[in-house]
Amino acid sequence: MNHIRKDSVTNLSGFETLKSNSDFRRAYARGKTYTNPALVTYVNKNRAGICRIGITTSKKIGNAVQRNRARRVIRAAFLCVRQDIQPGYDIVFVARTKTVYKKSTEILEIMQKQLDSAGLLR
RNA sequence: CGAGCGGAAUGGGCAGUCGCGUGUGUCUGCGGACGCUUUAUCACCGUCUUUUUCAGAUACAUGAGGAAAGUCCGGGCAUCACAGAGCAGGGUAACGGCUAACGGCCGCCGAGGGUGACCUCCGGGAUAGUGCAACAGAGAUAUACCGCCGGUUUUUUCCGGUAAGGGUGGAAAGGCGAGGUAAGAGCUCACCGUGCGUUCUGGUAACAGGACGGACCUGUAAACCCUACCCGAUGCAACACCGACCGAAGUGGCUUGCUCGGCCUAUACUUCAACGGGUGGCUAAAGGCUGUCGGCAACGGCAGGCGAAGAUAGAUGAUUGCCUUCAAAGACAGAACCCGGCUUACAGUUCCGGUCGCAUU
RNA sequence: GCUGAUGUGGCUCAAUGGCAGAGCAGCUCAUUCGUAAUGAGCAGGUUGUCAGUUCGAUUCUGACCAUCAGCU
Repeated sequence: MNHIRKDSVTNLSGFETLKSNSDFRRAYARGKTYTNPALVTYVNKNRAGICRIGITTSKKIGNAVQRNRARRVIRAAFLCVRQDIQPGYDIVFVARTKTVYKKSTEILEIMQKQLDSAGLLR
């Protein structure tokens, strides 16, 4: 049962998603931080051997529509870089107020710069 | 043409590329059956199979709102044995209708506003009772400060009558005139005003109009309260089933806040710890559209055809071009069991029907 | 998603429908060689916002806004 479920998640986006609060808190506490007015990235090494991502959109950003838009823009930007990422890391993206008004191509440039300085890009 | 009133609709469209949820079909794998093999089983290999479970690929279909929001009312649905009685508590408030129901809607009455179209109103009872009315004022539901009149003393004063006049206040015993009196007073009378009772006419009714009688009473019930009607509690995190845990502590427990009544009994209930398990509940609905009939209308009857979101860290996105536009498609905003309302937010556009003013015919 | 509670000076809180108050903090003066403590005085409020009931609302009623808590 367990391995089947992992396969389904792997297939749809190529990565597993972070779900529990403890995973996020570990990333905030131990991970390296890369900041930008439109995006904050936390990178933390894990032992699973696969890449896991999480997206945080807090209530500060706005109402439900604006939070959904920020999440979708970040997800669309991540789908463009996912083939180039080395496995074995937990990545947490935190949306900020300006994320809502950016296009996904702009977020993509920021994300590539941050992940490159983290040494995750091949 | 200008100003203003009421109602309704819309809430960008098309195409390319990359992606997501759900459903259905096809294929592949897994699985299952049989054969081969083997002492026997597994594995390998071959054939068949889709009824069921799972995964992948692919094709097709479909995929947020008018408020999805606030969670303010009402109902369905579910559990509590039945949904029972009384008390407490809560809600509603002219009248008639609509509705599954409502605090909603329609009509109508009354009051208020506007030249008008039209708009606004938690609109029962203060003559059942209790409470409150600061400050000011003589006095706040009962009275006598100034004043006026009579008596007494006489320089003062004291006693009685009075509510016309003064001033205070949101509110001071209905207004005004005549008679009357020592001075006055609904004390008496005419007219007017207010609400009450009886009765007549119109209306289903609230109510409106008329006649007669007797009265003049402060405000506040979004103060307690009274009257009439309504409400059992908890909410899909309800609840049912399967799995895991199957540990510790305490106690009879449940039904309603209380009482009665009732039910279940240690495989029960509560708390802590833990699994942050899975499946169902889950979407065709008191649904909307068109026509027609009934009704002033809300709404109801009949006929036709329409009618696939169902996620669970939570799917509708990203990006490019063109069209539309004065303008870069730019407002408010994301279903979470489902409906009927209410309230609040909202860029721009369109349509319909009244009103007033000015000008022309 | 559901349920409930609270908004008063810079902070913590009080209030019978009738002048908005207390403590701490702030400022000025006194005291001291100076500071603290102490004493005297001063200032600071759209009572979350908007409507309504009332002669009058922090208080009563409704709508909205913000914050906090609980339920798997």
